[in-house]
Amino acid sequence: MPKPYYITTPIYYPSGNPHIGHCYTTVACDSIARYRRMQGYDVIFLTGTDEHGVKIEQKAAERGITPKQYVDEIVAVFKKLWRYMNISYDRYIRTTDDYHIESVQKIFKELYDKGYIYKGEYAGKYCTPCESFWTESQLVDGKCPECGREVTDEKEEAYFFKMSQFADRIEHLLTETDYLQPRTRATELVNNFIKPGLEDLCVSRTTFKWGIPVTFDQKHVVYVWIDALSNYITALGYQNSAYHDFDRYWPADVHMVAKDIMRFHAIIWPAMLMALELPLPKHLAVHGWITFNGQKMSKSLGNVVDPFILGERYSPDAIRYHILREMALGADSAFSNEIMINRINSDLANGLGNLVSRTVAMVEKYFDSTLPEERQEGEFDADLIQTALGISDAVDGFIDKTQLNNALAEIFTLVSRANKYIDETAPWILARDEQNRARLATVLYNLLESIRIATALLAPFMPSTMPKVWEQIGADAESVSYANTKKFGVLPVTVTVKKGEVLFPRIDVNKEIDALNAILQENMKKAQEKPAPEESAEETLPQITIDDFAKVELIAAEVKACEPVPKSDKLLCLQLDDGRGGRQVVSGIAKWYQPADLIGKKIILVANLKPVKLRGVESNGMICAADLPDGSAKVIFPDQSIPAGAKIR
RNA sequence: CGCGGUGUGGAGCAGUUCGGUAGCUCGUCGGGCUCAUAACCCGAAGGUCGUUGGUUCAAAUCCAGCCGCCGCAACCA
Repeated sequence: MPKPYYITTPIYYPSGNPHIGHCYTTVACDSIARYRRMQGYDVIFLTGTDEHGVKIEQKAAERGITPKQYVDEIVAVFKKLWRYMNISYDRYIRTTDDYHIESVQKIFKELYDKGYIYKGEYAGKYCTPCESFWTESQLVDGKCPECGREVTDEKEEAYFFKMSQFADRIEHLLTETDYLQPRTRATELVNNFIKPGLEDLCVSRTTFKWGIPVTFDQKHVVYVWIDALSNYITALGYQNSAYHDFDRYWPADVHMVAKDIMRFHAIIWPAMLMALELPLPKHLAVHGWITFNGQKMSKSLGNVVDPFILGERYSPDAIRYHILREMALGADSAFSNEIMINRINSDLANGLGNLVSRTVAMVEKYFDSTLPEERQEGEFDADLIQTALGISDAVDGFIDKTQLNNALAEIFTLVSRANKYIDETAPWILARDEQNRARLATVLYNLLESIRIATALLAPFMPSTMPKVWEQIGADAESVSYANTKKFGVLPVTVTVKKGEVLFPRIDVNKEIDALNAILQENMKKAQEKPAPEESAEETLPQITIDDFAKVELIAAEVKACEPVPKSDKLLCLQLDDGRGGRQVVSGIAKWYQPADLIGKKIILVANLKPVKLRGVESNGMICAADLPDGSAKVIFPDQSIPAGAKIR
């Protein structure tokens, strides 16, 4: 009976089309899943989409379609990309699937019945503008920790999940076990979240409808945590009858996630499982982001790399190879067109592709495509064979540690060794003398064997190209099995080769970079011109009347003094002349403005905002600034001749 | 003094646990070869290992301080 193996990607939020970041996680999981299958494991590889929530609800409303119609469209794009990238998922879960909904409702009820979920109606600390409930200990000076405004006592209610009692076990999980890969982030999590005290978690909402209803309290909808995280078990049939794989495949071997959702998988998900009294997953593999030319990729910047475009230009396998080879677990990975093209050229075209090409060409040229039976061993053979036989175990080790980049590097040491072997043995010289026939056949056979082993191990990473190699070197399916990667001399003695197409065409660096830059410019221009209709529409607010507007008091004011707020890196404290005695305002623009940039300048002030305290400093109003797509802000400076105190409307 | 990470030849990284000749990939330069996708192989140049001080026969590695960068948390009225 093969051993079970269960690996998952996160379920992605389909509020927009997939990009290369989604691609990395999924390709990495796919490669591991394929590798495990090759090793003989009985694998379930799960991916999917997290389709509920207010953002989806809004986007659908803007388009005048139902949320379900909206997500159906995007999910189709995800699936199309996965097909294109050769993703071999066994199951695709959508949180809108009936069986998932059923399970989530049961899980919610179970946690409630067990007393882990309770209705948060006690002191009723609810902040209406933030749509958030807070526990007593979360409040700052008795006010909303998020916005500093008064919290109200009743009105809204929500369900909470008691996480605090699992704090010790979670800390142990993070610091004493190898659950978290890499472990370097454990301290950070413990210091930031566990030591200060694990807060109870709000797990229901009444402010939107697009979600899974709480069965015993219909005005509530299950909030993202229980809805989304539980997919990993509902997809196996936990609390539903759509599947019956839970007992066999749980706990999962690997959950792979990007660092931005590490916290949920490192703390909340284990806590939920503990409450449900279920075993914990074996590993949480956390990878970084793919940055583009030094910036984080962002749709509004228009610098998102479209996997379809790249795949079309260089083949999906080349893209797979590049992102897998470049990304080290835990660290961010810089992506640039130049790095990608150089990588593809040096490793795939010059290294592997050329090795296959020259080897096959020689067999064809010197032996009319079929090797003779005679053999003669010689110098250098032992070293090559030893290298070839050592690769498989080394790769296994790296796969176990989820270090795919190192696994690939390992395999390519064999490619290099084989290229060197050609120079050492100089087959073209052997070919000049009929007496060296046996020796020449041995050399070429050893090369074909090295290629066989390397490509068999590479197949999980580049599943569509490696079979093309096998066709060229005359390898059948059995000869490239996992077991045979640990043996030398598997191909038939009189193997026949067949020259094929160029596996990885060499890329003209300058030409391609120009072409890609042109595409990029185009995208960025588009992103700026019509600030992504979808993106910006999302921010659009309903129309208001002039009376509504009249409630806002805008006046001109002059900055008299300005200094950073201590212990904050975003806040500036401004002393303003508002034409009525002056006031103090705190503004979150320190990242983009020095105090000297503002002193003496006129600004526009929202004068009748309720005072709040920010990092302990009182703020009486807000200065107007524009939010830019890249996340920065620009203060609005009116005509400097406007006197302080002048009303603006 | 909120927490964590990081700083090594032009670029990207390993080495730091358990001190002892500074290593890999790409790039550059020189040479070789011609089977091959102008690919391959060999060699060379290039580093005060962020900085200051300490421990030691000996420090990239251990200790202390300082500086820079990144991230988390807080925070953007």
